[in-house]
Amino acid sequence: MRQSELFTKTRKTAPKDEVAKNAQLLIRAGYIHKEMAGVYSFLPLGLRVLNKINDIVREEMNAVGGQELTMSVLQNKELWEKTGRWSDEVVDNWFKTQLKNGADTSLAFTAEEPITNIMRDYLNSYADLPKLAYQIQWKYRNEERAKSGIMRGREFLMKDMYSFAGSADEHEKVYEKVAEAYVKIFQRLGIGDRTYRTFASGGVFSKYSHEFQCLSPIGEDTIYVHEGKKIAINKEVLLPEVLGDLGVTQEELVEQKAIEVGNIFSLGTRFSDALGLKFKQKDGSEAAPVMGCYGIGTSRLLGALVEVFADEKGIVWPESVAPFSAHLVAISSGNEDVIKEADRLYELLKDSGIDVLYDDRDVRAGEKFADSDLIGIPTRLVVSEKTMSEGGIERVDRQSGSTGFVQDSEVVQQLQK
RNA sequence: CGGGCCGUCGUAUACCGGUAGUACGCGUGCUUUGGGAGCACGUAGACUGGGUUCAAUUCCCAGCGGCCCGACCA
Repeated sequence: MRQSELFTKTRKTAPKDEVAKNAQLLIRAGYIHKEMAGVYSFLPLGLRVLNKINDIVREEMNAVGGQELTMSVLQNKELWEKTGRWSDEVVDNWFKTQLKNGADTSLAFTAEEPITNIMRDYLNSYADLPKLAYQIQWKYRNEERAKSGIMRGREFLMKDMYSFAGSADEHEKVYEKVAEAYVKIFQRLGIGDRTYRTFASGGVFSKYSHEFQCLSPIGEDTIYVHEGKKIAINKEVLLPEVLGDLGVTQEELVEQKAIEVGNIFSLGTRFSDALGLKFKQKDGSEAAPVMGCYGIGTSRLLGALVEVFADEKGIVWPESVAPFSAHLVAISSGNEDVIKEADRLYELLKDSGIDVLYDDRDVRAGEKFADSDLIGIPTRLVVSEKTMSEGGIERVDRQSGSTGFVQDSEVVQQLQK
């Protein structure tokens, strides 16, 4: 797309009401707009990134048999009363409201109740299990205090998947399969090497749950990392018994701050029991499916990627989620030949199926470069009198800053990969 | 939910109990053109409501909004 047509612009100064780096940079670069504390709109650039993150998550969930659906945001109170979670004493961050007829309703912060209820219509037999269903849907939590920019908002996008298995063993297999899918997701997002499967408290039905924690100084969680085993332990369960279970010693662990980018949890039959979800086993007896839930906050992940990769010049996106693959920058100073050449290259890249942002604006070179750094597209292609006289295109890598001269064909080939 | 700080052009900031200034942005013109240009002219502002005062953007109170620390955080 031509940058002159993009309705957003960059700003030089950070908004005074944001302290978090992710929000400052995302607002300065025109990715998001703050509506209220903890509530943000995703602008064209931001939506592109969010969609790419969602696509990666979607692909990996589909690969392990997840089936996508979308559940309503408005909630049926009856379902939540059956599990005891309608109560404000139990769940203190509900957004509750009423229908015109006076009936209570609310905005979903998670979806165990509705998905379990839906499955009552379809899961009848052991032969129907296991099943995995997920959605990528806006969630609402009336946080006492929003903070950390888009990383802890009152409205956020989350992929939430739920599994239904016929036995504890079957559940374990599903659970591990999803855990592996999570590892792949974080690898594809470029944070695999700094994201640890972290043991956390499990609740009634299993000893542990697992969080996926991405190391970052701004993280809200404290974890203890075991480099050798590539695992970590959440501070809240750093106990002798846990160390014993995992076969590690306190001395081997390193304390780190981390951002929780995903979590997986065994639910046992808490929800299937409460909502009456049952299936017939082989011997004709009835049993409740063993459930699991698997969350990834995709809008939080977007913020986490900014936090982890940004440098002093601005955002640095991993290739897998960048809003565009290439940022074509024309330094023309009104020179018609340069404009013609940049236009030609723009068409070539587009025709080759490459997502390109073309800075065709009539502004000075310094402003273009500064904006390009701020926006953070991985590859910058510069066309100017200088590059034309040297017979090529200047290619700049946003992350390393390395530059080189390349020909059209090479660029197309490299970016198509 | 406890504690603290703060609301000034679109953005970022300054000053002040008596005429609200600067930078960026935006508009016009000229010059400039590989790292957020220069000059000139122009555009645009005190969150809301009370109170004190001859006079309030400034002081006081309340509301609304924002940020930070802590608590909380399927």
